[in-house]
Amino acid sequence: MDDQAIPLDAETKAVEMPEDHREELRLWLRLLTCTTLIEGDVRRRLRERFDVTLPRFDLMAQLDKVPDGMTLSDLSKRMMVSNGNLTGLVDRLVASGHVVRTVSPTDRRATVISLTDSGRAEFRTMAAEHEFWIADLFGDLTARDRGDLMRLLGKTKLSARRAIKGEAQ
Amino acid sequence: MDDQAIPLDAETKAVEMPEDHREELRLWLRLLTCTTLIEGDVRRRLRERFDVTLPRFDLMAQLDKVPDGMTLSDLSKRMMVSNGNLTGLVDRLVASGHVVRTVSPTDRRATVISLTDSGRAEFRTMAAEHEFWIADLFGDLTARDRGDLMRLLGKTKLSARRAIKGEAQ
DNA sequence: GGTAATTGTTTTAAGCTTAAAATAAATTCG
DNA sequence: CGAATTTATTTTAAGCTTAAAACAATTACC
Repeated sequence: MDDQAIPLDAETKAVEMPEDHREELRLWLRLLTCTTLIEGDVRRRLRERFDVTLPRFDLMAQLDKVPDGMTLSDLSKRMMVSNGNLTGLVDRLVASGHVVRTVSPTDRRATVISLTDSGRAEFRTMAAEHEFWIADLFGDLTARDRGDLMRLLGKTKLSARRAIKGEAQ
Repeated sequence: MDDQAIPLDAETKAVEMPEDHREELRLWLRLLTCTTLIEGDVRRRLRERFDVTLPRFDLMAQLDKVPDGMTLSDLSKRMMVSNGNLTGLVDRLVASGHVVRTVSPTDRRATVISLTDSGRAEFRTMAAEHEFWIADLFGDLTARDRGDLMRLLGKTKLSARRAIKGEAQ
């Protein structure tokens, strides 16, 4: 009778203390706070210093990685934003002379977006300064902190991707 | 002559390898990726499951923490968004019956925003499920990972705040 | 070769977001 | 007390963002 106390307790615990996930919630909120803080600062500096928005900077950053542009769909995947969103963003960057649209020679549906020479030059000027802002924002972390954080965020990224894929409805 | 090799090398290194901050940049991009992934998933689930947007959920989350509502300015500070943004957000939540506006009894400029009873009940239903989504998204991290990440993000938050304050123009 | 399904992009409608200007009430301080 | 400043909110104009629908070109495959 009483020797069943242990398994019963374990059972009771499982029922009365179904795991609570407040810790994960706090972790998520802190992650979001860090991103919001840094992003807000970068956004403000880009505007004040170069009169450019963060989405435009991000788009140019993707294009600067490749020599000859990429399609809207590629941009969309890499930037993790919708296609429709990019249409307008590219419109504005074409209007300001930073990028150009070219019909893909191999697929007449597809548009290749590329930086103009001046667009690339302007981006690189901004990017060089941007790098210092980021270095300053993370400036109080040691090299070890940065390594650890990088690794843990890598693990978080994989975990999130796994969870998202798993939802297949 | 040759015994000056060491200081000269150190000097040379400092000149030819002015610190590059690509590591911090990668760290920032990874942080942003994690946030974007998780936020996108939460946004989609809130819409599909409860037909609510993330900003509305966030606003209600702030209000649920207090018994009697808070002013628009308080909400603005806590949510790290502009006042003007909240005006419209509150308008829509008033229209849907989730919150109410009351003129502050002590300051006729200020509006106190509070959850209605049904708004609070509805929020708590959503929040309970939301907690599981977050737990799942972070599910592959060990308790130790979560603790480490929490600490490192805490340090990051302080570092960013220090950098932002320091910019006082 | 011709329909069907897929892929690439744009459009649409709605909502979110910001900075800056405007409005209005409270506070400061001469 | 009363003008000047500060604080709380709203309005405005512009841009960002998404999901869903529409459109157009390509690919699959019978």
